[in-house]
Amino acid sequence: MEKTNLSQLIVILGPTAAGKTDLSIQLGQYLNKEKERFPFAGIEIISADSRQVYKGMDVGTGKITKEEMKGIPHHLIDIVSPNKKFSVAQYQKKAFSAIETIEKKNKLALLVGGSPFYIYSIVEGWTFPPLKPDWDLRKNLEKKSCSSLLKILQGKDPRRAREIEKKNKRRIIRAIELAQAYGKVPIIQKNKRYQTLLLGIEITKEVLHQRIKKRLSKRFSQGMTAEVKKLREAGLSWQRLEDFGLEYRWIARYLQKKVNYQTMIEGLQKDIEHFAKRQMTWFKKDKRIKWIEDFEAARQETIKFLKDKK
RNA sequence: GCCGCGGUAGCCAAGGUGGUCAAGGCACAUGUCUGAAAAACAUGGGAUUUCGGUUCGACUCCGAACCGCGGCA
Repeated sequence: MEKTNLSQLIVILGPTAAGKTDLSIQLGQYLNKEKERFPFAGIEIISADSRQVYKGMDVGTGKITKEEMKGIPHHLIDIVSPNKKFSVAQYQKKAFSAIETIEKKNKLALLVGGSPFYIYSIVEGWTFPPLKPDWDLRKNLEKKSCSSLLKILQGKDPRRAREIEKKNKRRIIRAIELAQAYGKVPIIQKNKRYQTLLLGIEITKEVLHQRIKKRLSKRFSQGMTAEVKKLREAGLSWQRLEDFGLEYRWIARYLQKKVNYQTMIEGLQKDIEHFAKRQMTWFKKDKRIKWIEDFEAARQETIKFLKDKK
């Protein structure tokens, strides 16, 4: 067993459309009801979703509604305007402090979401170098070719230049940004803060694709297109919507008449499927994850985890 | 029925004038990830409709069959 002086954190993860929200509420309600059996006063949920942090992005992100929360407090939803840039480091900071607040209430935090980068920033406790993105610098560097950018990086940090993806301009630019400030790209430190139980929702690809399809048509009927129009009217650029990806990307293309309805639907379905695959690429290699098929399995793993602590 | 055009991987598609391993895109599979992550990237497997002929050698030329498209009847 790992050291248990760390406080406990339960994480519910899995690909998009796997049913994380539903499960988290079920588990949360159960733990709330049975809290006498456990050393905490109740449950609060922290969202680990890189898009649900934005206000006004509701239908397209499948954001949980007030009623669906069933009285369980949720954190890190609707915390920033979609006009504003946001990043993992900001997320991490807010999440840490939210968890701290929850602990002070003697409650247990449930981290729920499908953004692996965000999840692992919490679980692993990465310490990001305290250098904010320099968007002017990035914009300038953007004009250069990958190979010339790589040369710049080489001059500062040959090791990083060797290891970085040679055609991934975005990554190379960030590396230069860091190398300019620190001489080299700082090696990231890990500082684990929690003893975690990672619960992954097990689901076959076929079922998942069906669920994505169903959910997609539901979202359209819930006014997802209108939501994107509204964001646009609120001043978001097409580029910004494009960068949000998936629903926001494809609906923006559709509204600009760059693609027809049919193309949008098909492209969107495919992109979501690909997204789910990329999520799973992170999760598959994490052997700590307990893969569970239903609530009952989740419940048992949870009990075992909480009991081990005692 | 006749004439024309076309038939290259699951789909779209390049391949003047015949000669080592037949572009590329999508899909599929696998992966990368350290302040944009629903983002941004990487790697991989798979094809010349069929049958004859010409030729040292045919995806490429000729003929036929089959299939598709257009036109004429």
